[in-house]
Amino acid sequence: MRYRTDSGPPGKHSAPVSAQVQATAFIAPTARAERSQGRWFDLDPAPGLHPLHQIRLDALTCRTRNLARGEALYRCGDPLEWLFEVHSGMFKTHIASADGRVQVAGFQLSGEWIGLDGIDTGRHAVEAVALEYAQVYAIHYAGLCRLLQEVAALQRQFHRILGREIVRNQALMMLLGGMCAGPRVATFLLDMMQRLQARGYSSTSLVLRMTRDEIGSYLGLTLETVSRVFSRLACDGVLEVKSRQVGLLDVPALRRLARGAEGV
Amino acid sequence: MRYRTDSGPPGKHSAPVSAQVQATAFIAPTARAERSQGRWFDLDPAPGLHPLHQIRLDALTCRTRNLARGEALYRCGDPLEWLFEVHSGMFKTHIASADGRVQVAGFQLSGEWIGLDGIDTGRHAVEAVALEYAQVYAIHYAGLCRLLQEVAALQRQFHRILGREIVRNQALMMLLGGMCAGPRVATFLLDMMQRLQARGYSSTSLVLRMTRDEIGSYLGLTLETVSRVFSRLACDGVLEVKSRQVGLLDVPALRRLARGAEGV
DNA sequence: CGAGGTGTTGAGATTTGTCAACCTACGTGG
DNA sequence: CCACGTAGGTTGACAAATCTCAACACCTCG
Repeated sequence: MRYRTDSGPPGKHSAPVSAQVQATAFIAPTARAERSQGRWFDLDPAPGLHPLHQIRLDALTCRTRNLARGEALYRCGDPLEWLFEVHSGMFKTHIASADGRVQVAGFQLSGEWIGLDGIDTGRHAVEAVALEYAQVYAIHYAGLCRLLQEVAALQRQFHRILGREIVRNQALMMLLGGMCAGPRVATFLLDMMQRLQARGYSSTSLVLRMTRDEIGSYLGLTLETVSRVFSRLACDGVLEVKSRQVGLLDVPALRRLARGAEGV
Repeated sequence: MRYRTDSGPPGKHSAPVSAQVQATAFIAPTARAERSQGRWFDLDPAPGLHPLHQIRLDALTCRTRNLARGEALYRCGDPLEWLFEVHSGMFKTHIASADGRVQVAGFQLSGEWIGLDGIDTGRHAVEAVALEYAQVYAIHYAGLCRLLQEVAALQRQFHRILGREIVRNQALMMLLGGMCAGPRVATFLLDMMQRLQARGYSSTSLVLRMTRDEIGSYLGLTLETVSRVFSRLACDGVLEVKSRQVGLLDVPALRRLARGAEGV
């Protein structure tokens, strides 16, 4: 496992553990010292990658894009040409339904991939927007496919990225289909905490980059309900909420709430 | 596009159309006359597959499994060794949460793949159960990976299968997060109808292989609510419900209900 | 013919959504 | 430097939807 030396707090990328809440993308971004923005697949758990292929992957990363807050990486219907790996910043993906309603489909942190929604039809099914200043690596999809063709280990890794997305969405479906407001918010917070923690941030406090409305949309709740759950948990001494700054005072209680599905 | 000559009603596999509701797996099962259970990837939309590779894929399909109603194809935690393609019958996949609650994650029809949930961790995240007598092709995952390595067109196809699963789940999240009971059930029925229709069944009537409880679990509703929506739609002349036999009397109205998200 | 699984329907309880008011923080421009 | 406007957040009261609990009908299968 390699260590990040770029932006953000120092910390190592660790493989996710929880079955319910997945965290870091298996393939994590790394910065090769400071000399370049060279990248490669982190293949510790599936060794055998020849340095040559690292170079090849670097070559695929033709572009590094910087996005301002609110800027879209791509929109629904755009043809799939690039896959993106978040280098810094946080993203949201959202879908617009037929009747104009918009719903958040997910939030992406550094190391996670964006654009997989376009693989099926060749056109993106969702829109990806930066929630703050962000940087991504753009990986040419066709080129990636050619490279996967050559390197079995890479192919397997890419399958796992796709497979993870599938399992992740299933876990979210479970959340949306079977739990009430309290557990949903609790699960969301624990998920965020774990993903941020895996990136070297504090394990007891986090800064939400999205609005209550976006959280609610993601969780299938209204912004008012999200706000109320936050307030309730703050009253109970489980959270410390200051707008988007959230402190987790009682993680075990949060876990109980998330798992038990009881209570609000 | 090839035609089915095996069990079930005759009809051709057509590519799905709706953005909201995906149907047939892009790679469809086909029976090579009656002489053998040989199979191959149906690559009409992405031609270039050499007959040799068809043979290779046949060789991968080492086993054909028959399952009785209620029998499990695999369980949570089982190591991923095979991917399955449904040949006949219907399956459900479900997850058990920490507190013992069980939730249906999806229903699979002929031509669709089962087992993709195990690609990420190497162990299955859900359990797959036959809802009726069913037959599946078992495809050895490691062998498939080797084959994908050789044939670029196959690799692309496999990516699309995975990508479709991702988009599919996102559409379901949208359903669960933003719509009330009526639209959920309507969308479910339209989805089922389209998928069955693509397999050559009637476009106006369908036989549900699952209980109200399972439908409710899938849609994030209770079985009573599902039953009530069925009854209401029957009263309104939109459906004709006889237990699991459902006739779609007014598809446009069903579509309005599913899209508009208004009403019950 | 009885038992158990499944489906329907009703009444009441509970949760969440809706609407509205108000507050806070932040950025802009005078 | 301050006023102001806007976006975001909180809280309350009420309405609407779903869930829960319960009773009963239906059907299949032994």
